[in-house]
Amino acid sequence: MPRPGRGRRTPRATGDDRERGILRTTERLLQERSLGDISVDDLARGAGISRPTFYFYFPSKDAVVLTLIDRMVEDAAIGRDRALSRLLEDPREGWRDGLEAFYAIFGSHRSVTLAGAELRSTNAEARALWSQIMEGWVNDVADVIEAERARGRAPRGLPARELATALVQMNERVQYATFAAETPAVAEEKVIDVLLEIWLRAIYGTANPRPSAAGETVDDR
Amino acid sequence: MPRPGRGRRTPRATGDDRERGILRTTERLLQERSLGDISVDDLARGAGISRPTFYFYFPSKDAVVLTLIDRMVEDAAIGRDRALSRLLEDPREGWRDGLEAFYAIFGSHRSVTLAGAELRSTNAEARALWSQIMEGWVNDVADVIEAERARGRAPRGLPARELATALVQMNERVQYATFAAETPAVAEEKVIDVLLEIWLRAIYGTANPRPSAAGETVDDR
DNA sequence: CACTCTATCAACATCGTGTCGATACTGTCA
DNA sequence: TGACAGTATCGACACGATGTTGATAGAGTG
Repeated sequence: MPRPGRGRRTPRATGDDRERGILRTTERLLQERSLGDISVDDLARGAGISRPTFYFYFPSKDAVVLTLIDRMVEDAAIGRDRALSRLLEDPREGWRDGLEAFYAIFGSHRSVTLAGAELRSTNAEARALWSQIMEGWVNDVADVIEAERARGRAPRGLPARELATALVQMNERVQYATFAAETPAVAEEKVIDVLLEIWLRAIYGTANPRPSAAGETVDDR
Repeated sequence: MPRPGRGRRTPRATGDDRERGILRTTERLLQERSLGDISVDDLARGAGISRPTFYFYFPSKDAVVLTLIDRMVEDAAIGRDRALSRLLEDPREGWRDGLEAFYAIFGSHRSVTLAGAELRSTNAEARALWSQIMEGWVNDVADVIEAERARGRAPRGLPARELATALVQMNERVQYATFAAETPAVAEEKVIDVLLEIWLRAIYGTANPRPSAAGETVDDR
């Protein structure tokens, strides 16, 4: 008994192609216009089927986007472990790797990212999914901050979890603005540098945390 | 010839009451449910008129919310000057005042704030309005950062404007999460403390910038 | 009292969503 | 092979929301 997930009503069939066709069409159309300006009919026609047939594959337009987000998030979580190990030798470069991974996730399919943000304001399931993703990141970051404090590299200060929450949310918002080319927004080429600087100062109290346990005198500028 | 603004088609009339009634009803309903779950009919009935009559006063549901946001933003900009003057004697308390003013704007009519965020994803005019508001804040903050650097109290570092952009966007996002009671989110009572700490570290390199030009030895914790 | 605004609404046209029922098409296995 | 069970497909419908039109009632003014 297949759980009533986001995909087709009952699994298995040649219509896998159709399902993929709908997903492809959706991502393509999202590069041209916003989710609200795309109708189910657009998606159906784009995939070469009629509107009622669309509903055979997905229960709604929103469900298609949710599926797209699921896939995107699965593709992620790869750069993370690399970043974590690197952090031990060099905090600055380790965090940079982490932020770049974060950036890559959002940036690789930015039309989907933007549609997801749009969905969050109208769709409870989208909110729940996003919430879960953020929760995971915040936990990871908070753990690392506490480890750095235990190791004596980062000073005590704000509760790690709250600091992590604010920093992760900052990244979300700042990167969103950059992707959507809002004004004001930080330029695409600089966004990682700007965020990294703020993270390091917030976590270590300096933009240049010492790489290993002993350390050369590090200073600001 | 009245420009085709957000309000009634032609100004002046006893129907000012009606206009206010619609605005009141909108804000009230927004406290119960999201903008997307409110129809023009709901607003009309709430104000004791029929749906077509609603269109005599506002061109759309969105226009009502835009008007609400306009009013909210006008009410703001008051705490700002007080914060700016205080900054001279005591940076920490000055910035705290500023953040609290920011917080008060969003918080005083939080249902309108949340509706505004929802609107931004579907309505170009809402995006433009918000963009303008953010631009103003970012400029103010960037100016203060540069003044603090010129005064020698804050170290050089990231370009002031980019730093300001990231910090203001962080505040927007973190406070939004708190108001909407997302998970994860920073608790309501702590949100100012958390944000302030990050701002100070990002701008001054320390959570305790010295109050006047000379200074007692300040340290981290 | 005629004329002009303001204000009001019933009825309409339109568009998007989601559902229902009928109908092909595609295997299988008796 | 021919009946049976999915699978895939779509025309036609029922809704619900938006925004417009045209007719009309009232209020103020010369």
